Amino acid sequence: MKEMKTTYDPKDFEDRIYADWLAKGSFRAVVDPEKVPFTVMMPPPNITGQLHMGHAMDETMQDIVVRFKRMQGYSVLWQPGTDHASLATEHKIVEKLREEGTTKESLGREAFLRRAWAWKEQYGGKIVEQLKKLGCSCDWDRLAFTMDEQCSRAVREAFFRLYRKGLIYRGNRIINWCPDCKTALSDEEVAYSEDAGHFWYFKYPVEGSDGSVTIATTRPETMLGDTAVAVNPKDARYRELVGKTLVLPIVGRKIPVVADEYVDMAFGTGAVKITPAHDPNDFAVGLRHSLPVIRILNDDGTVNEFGGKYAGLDRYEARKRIVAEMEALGLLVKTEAHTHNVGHCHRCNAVIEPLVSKQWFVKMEPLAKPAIDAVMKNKTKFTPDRFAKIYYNWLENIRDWCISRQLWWGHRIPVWYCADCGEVICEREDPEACPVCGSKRLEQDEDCLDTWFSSALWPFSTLGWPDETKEFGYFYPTDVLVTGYDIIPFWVMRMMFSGIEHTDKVPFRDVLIHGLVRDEQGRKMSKSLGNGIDPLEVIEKYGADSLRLSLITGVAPGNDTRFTETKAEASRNFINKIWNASRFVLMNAEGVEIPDIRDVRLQPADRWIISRLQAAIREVTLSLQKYDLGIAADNLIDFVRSDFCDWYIELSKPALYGGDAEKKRGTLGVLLFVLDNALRLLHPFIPFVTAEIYRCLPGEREDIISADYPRYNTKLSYRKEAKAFEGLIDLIKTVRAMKVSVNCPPSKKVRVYLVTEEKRLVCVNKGSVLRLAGASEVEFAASGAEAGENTVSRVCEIGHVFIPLGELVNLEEERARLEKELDRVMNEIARAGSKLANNNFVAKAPKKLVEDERAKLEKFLDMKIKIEEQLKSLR
RNA sequence: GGGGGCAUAGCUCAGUUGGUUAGAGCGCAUGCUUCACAUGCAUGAGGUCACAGGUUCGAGUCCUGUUGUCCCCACCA
Repeated sequence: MKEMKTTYDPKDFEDRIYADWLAKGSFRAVVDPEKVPFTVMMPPPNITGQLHMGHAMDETMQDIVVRFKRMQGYSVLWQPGTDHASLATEHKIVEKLREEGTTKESLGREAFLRRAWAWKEQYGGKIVEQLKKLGCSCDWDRLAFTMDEQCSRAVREAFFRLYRKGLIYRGNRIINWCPDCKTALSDEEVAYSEDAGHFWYFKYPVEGSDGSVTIATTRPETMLGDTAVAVNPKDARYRELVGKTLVLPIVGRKIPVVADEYVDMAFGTGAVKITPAHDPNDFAVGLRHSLPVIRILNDDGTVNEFGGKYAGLDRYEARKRIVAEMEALGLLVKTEAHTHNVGHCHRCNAVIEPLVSKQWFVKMEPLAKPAIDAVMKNKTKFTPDRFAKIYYNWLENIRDWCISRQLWWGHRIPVWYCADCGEVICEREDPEACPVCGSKRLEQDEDCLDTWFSSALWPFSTLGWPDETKEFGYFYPTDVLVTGYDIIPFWVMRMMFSGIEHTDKVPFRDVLIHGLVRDEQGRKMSKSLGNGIDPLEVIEKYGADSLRLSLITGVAPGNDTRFTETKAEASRNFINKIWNASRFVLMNAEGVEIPDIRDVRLQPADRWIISRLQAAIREVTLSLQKYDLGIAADNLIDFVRSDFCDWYIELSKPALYGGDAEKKRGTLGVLLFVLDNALRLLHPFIPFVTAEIYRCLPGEREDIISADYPRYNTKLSYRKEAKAFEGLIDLIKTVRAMKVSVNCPPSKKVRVYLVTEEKRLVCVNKGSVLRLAGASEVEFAASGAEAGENTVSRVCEIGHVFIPLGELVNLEEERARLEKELDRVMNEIARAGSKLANNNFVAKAPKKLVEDERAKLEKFLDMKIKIEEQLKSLR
């Protein structure tokens, strides 16, 4: 038998055990036709990322499910990997180049990519090491990367197929442009916030008259690109104006006044400047009225040549000067403070400019519909199911997905243009000549794909798709995807439609959604606030097991949760308890030949704890199957702490310290049986400490990671006896409470008189009662009179307890307590009585419930009499 | 404008298809250096389950409304 150290210190073994698992290949996924597969795809963290609390929770949840299933005998694949995070990574490297005083342009594409790869090699693996600290049991041999050869091939194939089907197209449309990152973004990558701004009212003169029309704008600089002013056709104020021509101030361009339903008469002045190149609504108006589209901004957010004298100025500098000039021209009517929603780049937070640009798009409507249907038809299920609604909401209102990014780090768009005839070429293989004119002067599209284009293929690209590999055939579709609700639009949705489109199957059967991990005050953990708690620091201080447990207990699926160090501490304390309980069992088991519980004459306490164990097994297993991880953990903690440690271990002491060797062996058999089961039940939640203890248990046993998850066994559920035994526990609790209520010190043993019909139960467990209740003797009595004149008494489940009072008694307190107790009992009698008096209840409620209620009523009536007697005797 | 979450003990939160006397952790009070554990043990105080209706024999749980609060989406220039 291996020795356990006296104190629980996770540092002693967490790293060692993980290394051991790696060495033994315990996480390796195997295509085994004999077994049922179970597959989980890890959401690939960004190579730029550091492990944060959100990851820690996400990965912990996955690891729990995965370990549970592995122990249940499934052939488990937990596929790990990392994401190239095109924008984030490129941003980081550009930043570094800037520090070095250079730019990506001066470096050139090739050199830049070499640097990016080098960066990835150096830092991209960091988060992987952090995941290992957490205990993640994924198959690291299969570690994938969204830009590795396999995933890139899948991207190429997916793009090709979509292009061929006409679902990918290139077009000039309004997109979200980040002037800092200098790239287009998808709608999902723009975060809106209420920003304080201004409303400027400008006069635009009517050509050939003294009249003018006043418009309001929040972005004055865009006037440089105005090509019309629009009013509502129903607006009587402007009826005369429609069709007239205005002279755009500063620029001098002649622009028409058009009538369009889009204009809200009640807002602003009812006249709207139209800038088709820089506003999605204006763009639509422009299309309807065939207006010119004049883009006035460069990619970096400066004004371009269409801005005349403002060319070259930053957009905000231009704004300032234009307002000043309008004022000088006497065309500024007024300025109002105005807060409005402004879009920001979710990566760098720069204000987004909507602008017209030629980009690649995925046509969403034909893809969204089957993705909606799949969830409607329950092919994929959300847990909790309310997130299905959010998913529908997104897909039903989805617009085409802008997938091109003006970046270098990523999957280059697999499209070539013929320099001679202009043919656009998209093939599976890189083309060598133009299929139309035969020219060899082909230029590949400069842009990259949105990172999420490759993430969308993750569930099958990692398994070898488009090849029919044996992994793909065996592990796909995957079983459950675990991720946060904030990722639904970016990823879940896109994996769904991509999976259905490319593989004809939903990529996963379940989606387990969790919330955000917030700080102590409920704020989002963020870099800018500096309120993030580093999971690695928590691991350092309390161990990975404690961190894991603290992240899932008391958390309901899909809800946000707060992380506080107190939680980690509470978890550590609980784990410490398991540690010490195990030590207790092992110390006593030393040198003893431990029998199988099937060969043991089980005592009532044994049957009770074994039954409680069965109940725990059943509840935990059911909860885990429903992904109620928090409930499962709570049940388990409750069982281990309360039933096993507080009660059974204490109950076992008389036998262990008594002289009956056979009894001692039997008790040790049960102790070890329950401990063994408890460790296996706990292993998915706190893998390290359970593994460390498990290997110290006597006997030949395999590593806990591959041990069987305990199964509920009806034969080991002695329900009646277990229930009866609860009566004994109640007796002990009652005596303890009585002693406290009369200020009797715990060390002072009291003589207990008991009126009961459960004499046998009490006799068999007399040692335990004496020890746990702090009694010197338990006497059976026919009535309280045998206890003498001056007694305190209480009703418990199995009878009536009397304790003779010494001088210690506090009569007043006892009387007050009894009166309060009587009050409660009277309430219960009234409640149960009225329930039973209700014919409807008796007729309609389940029989068992009615019977229970009757029994209760009887019990309370009995208690009432006894309490009244007691009160009388106290007078 | 649309959608969603939350409101339960002093604090943070659980509460599985409606059904025992509504739970946990932390905190608090009192008492314990009992030979696994003071990272502990025992006992206890503390809740009109936001409010108002409704469905039901029965509602913390289901329905409707109200209030407060948080989030997501859309957006009037």
